[in-house]
Amino acid sequence: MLVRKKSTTNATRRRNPERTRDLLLQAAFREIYRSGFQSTGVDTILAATNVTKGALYYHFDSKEALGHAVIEEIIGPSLRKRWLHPLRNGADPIETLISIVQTISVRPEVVSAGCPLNNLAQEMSPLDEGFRKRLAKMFHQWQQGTAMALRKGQSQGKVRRDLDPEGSASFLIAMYEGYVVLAKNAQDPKVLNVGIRNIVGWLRSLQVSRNHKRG
Amino acid sequence: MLVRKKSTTNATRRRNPERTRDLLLQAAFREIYRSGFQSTGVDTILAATNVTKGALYYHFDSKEALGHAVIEEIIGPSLRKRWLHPLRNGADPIETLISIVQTISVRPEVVSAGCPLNNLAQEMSPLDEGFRKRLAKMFHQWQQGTAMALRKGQSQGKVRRDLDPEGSASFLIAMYEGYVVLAKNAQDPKVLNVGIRNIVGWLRSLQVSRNHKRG
Amino acid sequence: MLVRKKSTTNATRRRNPERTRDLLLQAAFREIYRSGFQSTGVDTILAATNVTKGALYYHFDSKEALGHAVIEEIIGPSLRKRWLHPLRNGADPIETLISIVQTISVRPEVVSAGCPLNNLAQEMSPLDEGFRKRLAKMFHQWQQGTAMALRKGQSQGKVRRDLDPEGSASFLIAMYEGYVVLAKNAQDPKVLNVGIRNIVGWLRSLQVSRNHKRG
Amino acid sequence: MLVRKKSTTNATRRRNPERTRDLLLQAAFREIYRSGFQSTGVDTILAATNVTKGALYYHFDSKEALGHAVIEEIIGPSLRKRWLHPLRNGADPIETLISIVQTISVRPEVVSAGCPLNNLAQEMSPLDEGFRKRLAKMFHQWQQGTAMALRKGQSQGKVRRDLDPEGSASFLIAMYEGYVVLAKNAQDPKVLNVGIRNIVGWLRSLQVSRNHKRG
DNA sequence: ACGTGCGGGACGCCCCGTTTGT
DNA sequence: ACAAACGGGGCGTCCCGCACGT
Repeated sequence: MLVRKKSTTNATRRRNPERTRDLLLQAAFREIYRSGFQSTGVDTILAATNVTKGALYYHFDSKEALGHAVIEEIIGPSLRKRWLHPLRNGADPIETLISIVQTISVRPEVVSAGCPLNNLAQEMSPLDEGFRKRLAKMFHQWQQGTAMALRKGQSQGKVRRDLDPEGSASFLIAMYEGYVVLAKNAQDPKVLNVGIRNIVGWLRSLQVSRNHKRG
Repeated sequence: MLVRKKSTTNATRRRNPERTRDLLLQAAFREIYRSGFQSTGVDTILAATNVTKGALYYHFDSKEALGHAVIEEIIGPSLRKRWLHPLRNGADPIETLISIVQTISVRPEVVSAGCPLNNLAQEMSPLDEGFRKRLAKMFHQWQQGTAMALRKGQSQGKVRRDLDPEGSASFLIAMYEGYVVLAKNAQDPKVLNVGIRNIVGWLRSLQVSRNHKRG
Repeated sequence: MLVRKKSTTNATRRRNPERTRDLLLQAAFREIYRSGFQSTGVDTILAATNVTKGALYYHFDSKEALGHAVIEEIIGPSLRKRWLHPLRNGADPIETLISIVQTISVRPEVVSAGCPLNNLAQEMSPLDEGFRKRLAKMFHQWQQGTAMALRKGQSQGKVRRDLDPEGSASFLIAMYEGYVVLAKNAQDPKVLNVGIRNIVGWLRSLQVSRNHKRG
Repeated sequence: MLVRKKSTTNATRRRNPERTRDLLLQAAFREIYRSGFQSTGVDTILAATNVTKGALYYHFDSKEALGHAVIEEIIGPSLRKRWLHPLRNGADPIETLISIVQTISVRPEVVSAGCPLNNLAQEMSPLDEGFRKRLAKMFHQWQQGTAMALRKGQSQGKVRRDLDPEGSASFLIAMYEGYVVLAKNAQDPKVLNVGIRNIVGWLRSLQVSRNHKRG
């Protein structure tokens, strides 16, 4: 009569809804990241998780809903972790951005896969309003988080006062995504490296420093 | 009375292989541009053209081959027409680029649809090497055409000598594609307008002029 | 009240995987027997069973796999039932064989349809190794079962000692299949009747008896 | 006005209807023999002949008609050449039959391909009455030709009088086809060799000779 | 509540034997 | 004699319910 949750007592496995759900999200993200949303079959995800179809459709209403959840529960947190948290906590926004950009992986597989956010946006935005809105929200947070940091940097005297924080944030994101696409299509890490260097150069030009020229 | 122009009695229709082929390419481009390659069914293309399946598969070996042909025969020429020819023939590369960028359509449908080259690259590059290679070739031509024009501009004293033509060309393309994606996902022409303005500003900074500052 | 046999409320229908699978096998066999494997469409089988495509492809990976299963699960058992079991259990192999051969149906439809094993072998052996191997196994079992019975008959003194059991088994099968093909093409039961009579005559000549002549 | 048949004067090639027709028949036979009628596409035949589709459909009303023509113009003559002519002209029918049977090819490819007549009969008889009738006619000629020779042999005192010529002819054909099928499915020339030996043995038993026993 | 097995069909791409205009 | 066009059908895939055990 007592004994609640006997499932989690000894055996990991056997009825663990959260784990199942998470497993699915992880696998879904991985496959979608690799091949795109449309060409990822639910069976592929299932095969990668040892979860059955019924279980998937218990946790998610549809493949589409799974995709939405991937955006919100995988891509969103990842964005926050890699960009927004550092920016919120960092002392100098420009240095933080530089450090973020410089730690972008240039491993061939990553270069070929591109940026999850960008990939999904390109593929699904025109096809599904649910995707588009969620992705737009992500981009918005990204841009706003960056802009806010820049603004803070301005008030701290670390960032040039003559720049438009929001415009610069957008510019940064555009540049970044642009280079990622180029590198993805070229399947060439060098392209991305050049891009990163350019971005970093541009970022330095935003700093208030002894001499801020640009070339 | 004389010179019946190539067997057409009075109107279009009736046995015109080139026309059929072109019809298919146009329609395929339109649908792919709208919905992506994968979500475009051959039947959709057929319905849009009043062409039969047999005719399609007479002209193209497969849906994939049709896609490849779209790249080579629609997207390629379009790129050449909008970018490469003006650049080759224009007097001042920077002015030409500015004029090209400024004539980019910001009509909502176009903004929402994005850039055909970019769309296909994002969707198909990881899935199909045939697509990837063809698209990479396009990007390469685009970049080389731009770089060459810049180089010519340098030798004519119209472009700053301290810039790297190829790097700048890549940068331009990355910036452009980046903004297009942002605008596409936001479904907001304003985003693209801002981007265009930024790009134009940057382009001006490349010119050899009285005072070339940047902000 | 007790022992509700496995969830069926009152009648057939409603979730019965084995039944579905068997239905498909039966129908597939029937259609293949009638028209050959290639000209049997899966939709025909589906229509004959009120089973949907999803169900079929749940139970079988492909049309080909269905064909293989038909050989193993329908033709195989049928061969064992009609030939191998009687031969294994019968007292006198020759008498058993005679009885088997004499109970071959000479109904016009059966004559026109031919021998399932032979039909498939002729049609599919050169086209699909999977078919060929499975069919070869059937022929082998048939021949070995017959040979073994003849050998047993020899040791019991019921079959002439001067015959080669395996050669005779092959001969019997060849003769049988040969006549079946002739009758099938002629669409004439008489042809088969003559064949049966010849086979029976030959079989009697194998017996150890008072006077064993042949005509 | 004079100069008929200018086509065959100097250039072999270029407009030669009979040659085209024959080319098609040969290729059709070859492909059908290899893969069966249904799985042979017209394009395969075309590719093997450098003939266009239009030409094929000029010479034959349909694929079916082509198949019929193959029976009548390739398989028929071949049968006559290999069996009927020798039997009609030979001095001793049994010896002739033995010689025919012993010159059957046991090359692996031939064994695997089987007997053209039998193949087509098995595949097409239940599907197409036009095929069936033509093939039945072939079998009939074969059987009648053999029977007639046996009868002649009887009147010449070279063949046992107590046998039924027509029944024996059928038996020979059945045996032959039976072994061919067995060998085809087994893909084993040995099977056919054994069969040939058995057939020859049986044929010898039909001769009027010193001692005519059978085993 | 959580998970499973079986089944449901609509669609997807493509091939195939044919005909038609030239 | 041929290139071009015709469509119907072929097989297989895909995302998803539904009835049931635990």
